[in-house]
Amino acid sequence: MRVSRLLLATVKETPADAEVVSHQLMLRAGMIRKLAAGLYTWLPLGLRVLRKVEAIVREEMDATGAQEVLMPAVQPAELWLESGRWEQYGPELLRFQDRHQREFAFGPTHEEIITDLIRREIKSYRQLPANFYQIQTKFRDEIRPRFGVMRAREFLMKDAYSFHLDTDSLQKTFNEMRDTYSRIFTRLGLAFRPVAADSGAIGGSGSEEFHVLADSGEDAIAICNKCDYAANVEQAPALPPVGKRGNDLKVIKEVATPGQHSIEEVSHFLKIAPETMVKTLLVKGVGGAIALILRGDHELNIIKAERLPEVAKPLELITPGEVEAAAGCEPGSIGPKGLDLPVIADESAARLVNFVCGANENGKHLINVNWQRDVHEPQVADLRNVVAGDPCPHPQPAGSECSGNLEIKRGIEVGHIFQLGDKYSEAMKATCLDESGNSVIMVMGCYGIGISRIVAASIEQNHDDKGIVWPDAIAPFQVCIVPIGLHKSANVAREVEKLYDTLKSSGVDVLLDDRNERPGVMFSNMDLIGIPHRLVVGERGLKNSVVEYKARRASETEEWPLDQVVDKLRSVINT
RNA sequence: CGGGGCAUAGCGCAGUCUGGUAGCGCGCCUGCUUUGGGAGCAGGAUGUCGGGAGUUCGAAUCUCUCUGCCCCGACCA
Repeated sequence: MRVSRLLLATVKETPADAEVVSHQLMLRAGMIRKLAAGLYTWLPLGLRVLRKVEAIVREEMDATGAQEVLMPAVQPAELWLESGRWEQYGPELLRFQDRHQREFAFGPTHEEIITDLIRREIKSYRQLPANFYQIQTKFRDEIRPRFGVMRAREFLMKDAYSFHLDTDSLQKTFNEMRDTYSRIFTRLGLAFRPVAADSGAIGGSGSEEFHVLADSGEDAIAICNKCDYAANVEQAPALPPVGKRGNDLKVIKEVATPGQHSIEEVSHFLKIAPETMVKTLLVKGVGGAIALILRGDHELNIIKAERLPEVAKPLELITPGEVEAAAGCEPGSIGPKGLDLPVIADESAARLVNFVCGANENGKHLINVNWQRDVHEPQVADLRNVVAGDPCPHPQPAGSECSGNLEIKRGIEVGHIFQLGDKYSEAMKATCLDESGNSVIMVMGCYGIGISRIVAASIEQNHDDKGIVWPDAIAPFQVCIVPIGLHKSANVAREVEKLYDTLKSSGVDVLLDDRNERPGVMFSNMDLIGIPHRLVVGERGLKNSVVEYKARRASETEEWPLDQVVDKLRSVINT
């Protein structure tokens, strides 16, 4: 490709409304343009990258024996009513009517469609297991699209769905997909981590996310500093601090805390660390309000709380009026002492001695409160999100204890694999006959990769102050030729054209900057769009029959004999 | 959904408070010079001032309204 024939829409200034570096660079490099909130046009340069990511994913999926299909983006409501998700899915599902007032949705995912297909087409266990995938545009009407294509409403996704006679077979395919995903992300040149996860709205049991580690990531991940444990922060079990509860009990005191409500306010007002305070949250229980108690510096984990049989689902705080009736004070002054409600405490809160809590009287808190002496020993449960420094929950094979601590890092979710079980096949009656001729409900797995998000995630990991630094595997062009004096020197023009043709016919993805621009413009443009290998051809080098080579990542240039360029490039390009 | 902000040339912005003939930078076009890290000089083109309604002799500017976009928040205990 010649730059003169390419829409090279680079921008000098950093766009004002792009917050993360990948979004800024994708706009500056002319890869994407915004059409509306969460909707982006892919320009030629960006699309080349997207297609390369897609090709790698397709190759690896094909290699595992998965079959590619293409399902409609527009889906009839009937199937979603059948699975129960028409009501469940909420406003993220974009719904509309056709001219006959029939309800449709733009697919955010395709479980219903594939299940409908397979229940019609697969009749026998002999056809199982089977894995189908597609690479297709999805739409999710996100509350707040942001960060460019990282969290767009319309995006490109690879989604795969596997069907099995039993869970053993599902487990086998699930493991294969985990390996396939690791191969894909490795080939894409990403630093990634498989992470134990919650299955969320898609449903099912076992689920693992693949995260690209980056400070701009929207998800918090707990990672052990010793073993390979990694889990979504919401999913990781929170272990109490090691050691026994102290027994040096001090005299309980009441202190005035006028107008101080939040932990932060009270902590600041009393000059007491939040770690020695407890917060008491009154939530709706199955038989009236119940109190959940957390250490002041910890956060309630809604998913964990909803797992408790005593808690009403979905988790809801009771209103300030109900708090007044139950505790006799405003929400900011509740405490467990004298509270006539069932109390469930997080393990860390249950281990505190001489703690601070609300006095159940407006503007008053209690100091040196102790379990057992002042308050009944509470029921104990894991209620909180893990924080940095928590002990690793070491889900290791028995006998191999992990003594590590958790770190909290940010990640971008680029892949997610689920064991769906029979959630959809049961609801939609997807059955087949087993060896004995019995009709059995098929077991399903599903496996997603955010193709367009990967492009942004890769930039988050591969950039410098000059622009993008593409890994060879997904660069829009592998090599660029920057001529010096192309429009002045017949000699340069001749050699450049020869080199360009040779590289093209050798199958190298090459971009020739044939514009009549100053060298500085060409250098900075090529750096910005991240071409990993650069050849500079000018009179100076041609005198000695050499061209200059520079890797985008390198700080130094090399001189290559003109007649060895193709071979040397082959040895340097890594795909 | 709650709060805050923005909308003026292709892009980034000033002008709005205090109403009086539409500005700057970048980009774009032409010419000359320049040519190893986003050039210099000279000349030039480009605006329903987001839409609608109103006040006024006169509205980018004041009032009402609609639309679009951006940011923050959504565990106060």
